[in-house]
Amino acid sequence: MKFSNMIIPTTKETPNDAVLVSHILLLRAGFIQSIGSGLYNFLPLGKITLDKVRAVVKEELDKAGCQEVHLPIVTPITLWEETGRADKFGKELLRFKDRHENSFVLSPTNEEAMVNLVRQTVKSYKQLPVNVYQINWKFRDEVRPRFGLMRGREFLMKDAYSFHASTEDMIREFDLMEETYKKIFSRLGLEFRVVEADSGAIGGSGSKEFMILADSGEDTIMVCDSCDFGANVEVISEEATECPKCGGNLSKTKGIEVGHIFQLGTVYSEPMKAEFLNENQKLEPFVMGTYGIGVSRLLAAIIEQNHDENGCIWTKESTPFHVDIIIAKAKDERQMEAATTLYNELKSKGIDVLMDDRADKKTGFGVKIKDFELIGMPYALVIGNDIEEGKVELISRKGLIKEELKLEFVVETLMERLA
RNA sequence: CGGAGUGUAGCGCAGUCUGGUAGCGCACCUGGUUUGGGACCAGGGGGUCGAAGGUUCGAGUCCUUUCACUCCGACCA
Repeated sequence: MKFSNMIIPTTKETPNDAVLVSHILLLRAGFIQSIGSGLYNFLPLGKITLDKVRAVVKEELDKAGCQEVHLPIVTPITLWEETGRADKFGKELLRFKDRHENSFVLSPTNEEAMVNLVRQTVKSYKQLPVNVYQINWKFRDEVRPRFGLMRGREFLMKDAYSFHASTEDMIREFDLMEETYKKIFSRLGLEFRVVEADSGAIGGSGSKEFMILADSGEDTIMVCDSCDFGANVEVISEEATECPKCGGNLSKTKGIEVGHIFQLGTVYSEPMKAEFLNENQKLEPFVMGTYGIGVSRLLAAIIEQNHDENGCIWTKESTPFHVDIIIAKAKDERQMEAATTLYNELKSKGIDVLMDDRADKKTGFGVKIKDFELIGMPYALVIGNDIEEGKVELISRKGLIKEELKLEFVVETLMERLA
């Protein structure tokens, strides 16, 4: 895409009410816009990035055999009454009435709705197991929304629900989801820990959280120095110093919760009478698991872990564009022509390119470089005076390393780096 | 929900104490000069000063009420 056609409102100044670095940078680089407490517009860059992250989540889930569906955000409160959560959930659950005075909620999570979907369609053990998910907007009327996308009221979440004929099979799926989540967060280029967690209001017998390691994290976790054990302080004493798994040293650190998986058992299927017929022709409640990933929160988490004093540093699979072609002097026809040729060539190879073709007199070279650094795409190609000698400059965003490249090697060099 | 703070142009702010026809920087528009690290000069557009009520000859400024937003805490699948 061309920079000149996009709405990318970058700013030099730090917005007055943002504290967290990811919040500040996402606002300053023109990814998001605040529209109310805990509510954000996703501008073109933010929307592209969100879709990229979403695509990684979807790909890995589909590979693991999950099926995507889509549920309405508005659900009748009668569903929530079936499990008693209409009362349990409290004020976080936003309730309202339609014109016929019927009560509805804006879904903060969808256990009831998904159990309802499956109980109407799956009747036999022969149809099991199934794992059904959606990537959809959720609403929680948080007491205190804060930190930008980290704790908004409306947020994009992937929620998956698995249904099984036995606990053993549910645990098998739980382990598969743990592996799938590890693949997702690794692909997104994140440093994370899987920790033992409290099941909280979702209920069930066991759960694990996926924590992005970052000082700004809202959760405190204990991690082992010598094995992969980790636990949220909610489930292990903060004073504990010895790893219960290997006896190694435990140390305290901060994490951002981006995923949580639960072994639910029958806590929802029983009250909702979601049952299947087993081999002995007897009705049994489904044994369930549930698995969440905070997709919009991931954007904030990626930036918390990947930024410098100049701006964002997106990882390869999350960046809105792989390359920013900076035309130093956009009024120079030779530069514009060379840039356009490169742009088309790179695009034809499947590389996502932004071309900074802004030619107005206020947008000089400096502005373009600063915007590149602020937005944080992995690479910039500078097309400048050296184009006369067939040379361009390649800048890597991480470390801001500059290299001179001959024009004819640009495409293959980028193909290699982005592979 | 407790504590603290802020609402003045798209963004960041001054002006409020001490009432007298609303200002600065960035952004935006026009013209010119610049052109490899957020340019310069000149001109210009944009505001029911969060809202309602009150005091006053006169309110951004004083009084009352209210709404919104932010920060700390409690809460959080």
